[in-house]
Amino acid sequence: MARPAQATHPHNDSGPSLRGVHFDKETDGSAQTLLTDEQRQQLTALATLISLPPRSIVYREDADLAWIFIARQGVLKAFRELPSGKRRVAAFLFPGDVFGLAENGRYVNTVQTITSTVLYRIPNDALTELLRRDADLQYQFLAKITHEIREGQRHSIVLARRDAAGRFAMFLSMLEKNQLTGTRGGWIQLPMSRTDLAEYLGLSLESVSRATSALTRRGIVDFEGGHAARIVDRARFEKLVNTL
Amino acid sequence: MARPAQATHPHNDSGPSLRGVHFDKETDGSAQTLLTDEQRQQLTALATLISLPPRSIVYREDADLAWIFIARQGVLKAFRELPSGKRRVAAFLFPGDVFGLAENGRYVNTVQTITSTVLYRIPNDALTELLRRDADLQYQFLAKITHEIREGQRHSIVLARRDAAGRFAMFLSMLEKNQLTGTRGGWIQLPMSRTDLAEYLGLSLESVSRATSALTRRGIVDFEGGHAARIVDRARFEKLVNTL
DNA sequence: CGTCCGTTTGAGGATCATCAATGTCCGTGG
DNA sequence: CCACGGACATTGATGATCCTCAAACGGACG
Repeated sequence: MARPAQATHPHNDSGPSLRGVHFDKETDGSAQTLLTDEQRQQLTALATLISLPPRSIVYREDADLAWIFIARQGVLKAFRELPSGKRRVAAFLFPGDVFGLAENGRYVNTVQTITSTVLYRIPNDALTELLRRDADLQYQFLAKITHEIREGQRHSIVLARRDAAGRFAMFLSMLEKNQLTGTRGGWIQLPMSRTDLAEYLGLSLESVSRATSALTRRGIVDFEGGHAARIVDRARFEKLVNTL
Repeated sequence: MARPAQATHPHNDSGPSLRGVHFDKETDGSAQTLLTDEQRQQLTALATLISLPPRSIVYREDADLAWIFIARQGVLKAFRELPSGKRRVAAFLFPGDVFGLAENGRYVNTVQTITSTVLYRIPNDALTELLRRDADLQYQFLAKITHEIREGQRHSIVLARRDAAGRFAMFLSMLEKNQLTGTRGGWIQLPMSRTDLAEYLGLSLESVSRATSALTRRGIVDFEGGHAARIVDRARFEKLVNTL
């Protein structure tokens, strides 16, 4: 449903939520260069580099929108606190992701670091002004936003599954495809805790644990230290992912 | 989406998916005017008006991206076909919504009309070019896209619930807030079938039916003809929605 | 070596999916 | 005008899956 309930100002309902813009050449190893040097320069001129230890809150739900952030190093999570006190993780954020989604001038999610993190902090109004002047730059953000929508839709498909092992396998599959955490020798890094995983997958902590056990027992996936996974039986893994 | 099929360009991974831009003054009764007359004129100059009967396919998943659409009248659904043959409805589309989300130059969802529909069809490449020239116009699209992300996140929260009645109640709540279908005397219109609802809520058709029965039996919601709902006990309704 | 936090494992209860049958609405044709 | 047929919706019974509560386990760190 895309009907905003905005009252007076046309676009006061949200600052753009931005994610995935690679504006720093060092951000990843790929050769893609989405922005011109001038655009990159304009962005970095606005940005402040911030370093944060694990478990730091970047901003809280309902806080006034002030900055847009771009992850440079580390992994973060964006989540919402539900009335019952439970949490739902909307997304994990990786280097290159842009975040700071707001509604009516307030952030909609709380964002917290999982690992040590380095990120760019850009004042929202300055960024908005820049985007209004530079349509090409804005188009990069627009493209990244659409990517985020696709990720959200995949998340929805995961959540609609009933079996815990299948959800977990789909999550692993997404991580692997994005290669966001880096796959060292076939090992997929899982920086987040079982609790984070449970809150992202819409499962209880115990169910996630049982799912890993089941995947291991069935010889489909290997886990190491709880923070790394390797797909052992590719055929059955793919079958599980696609068996919905 | 809006990624023209330009091969050489850096951001070929996706064109933006656009939805929710109100570029037609007649689209709804609200006084909001997001675009200037000139922008409106530029858009309408590119658009073709299309009328479709119920159950028409607007475009299919994996088809080559060619047009972006904006709903003017009627209700549609965007869904994906899963390997098992099951369907997952990603979103319902209402007047003012923009759709045509693509990835790698192919639509990611199938879009089908539910009611009789009138929509604008805009060639993707022409729209992209226009957006690249007009940063203000593009910003409206960007804002609408962020709105779509928030909707997707709400959808995820709904899907993470375990109880069918709660999911259904949250859906009703969203419909009511958006007032998309028009609430005539407190009645919320439900143009979609129970099957559509089930595929959106991640439930079986039977569970949706049982959920409506339960809500009626408990005196919380009234249903009429299966395509209209009215909240009888507001307090308990809100409690149900917020009890997660 | 003991504590703390996160994880794993177990048993019982709750909820939904599935399979199957019945019921309802509505358009069609006799 | 009424009877039939098909699509859609409801209701019932059974089995599968997960959540909750509870307890045991493990590694990190002082």
